[in-house]
Amino acid sequence: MAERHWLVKSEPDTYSFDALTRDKKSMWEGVRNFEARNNLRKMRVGDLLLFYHTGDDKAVVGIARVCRDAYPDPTAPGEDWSVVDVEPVRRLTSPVTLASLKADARFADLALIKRSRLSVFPVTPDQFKNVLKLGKTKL
DNA sequence: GCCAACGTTGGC
DNA sequence: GCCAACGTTGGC
Repeated sequence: MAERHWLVKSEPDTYSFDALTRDKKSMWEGVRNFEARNNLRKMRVGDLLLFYHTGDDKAVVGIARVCRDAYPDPTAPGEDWSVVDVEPVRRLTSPVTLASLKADARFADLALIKRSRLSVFPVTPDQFKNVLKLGKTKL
């Protein structure tokens, strides 16, 4: 069963969607949670990511794409962590806030809401599509 | 800045 | 293998 859509979180002061847009490509480093890591390992090149900003924004702000399958995290030598490489696809025309997702029953089972501390998790194709719609954005 | 939620660690 | 203590995340 191939997961095709994911949500990843980032603190914009640490690494924002703007930074990814500027860099054209980035290693998704620093995941130090087993479940999040295991999700990274299930990603495949071409999978699409909702890019969520924690902190002040608390909103999905852009779409990114996996451009390299998981490999060992070079920032944690000797430890069993993974990274993938990601590239920007596009910014959402209008950011989709956590508040608006919480207010929408279609997202009731989204890990963003139910498991607020998990930083990498799958979203269903419908949820992905609906976030794009709320963000007034087409791929 | 606080603190609830919860993942992880370590003592037993 | 349980569970208390601890540390971290992230919303408020």
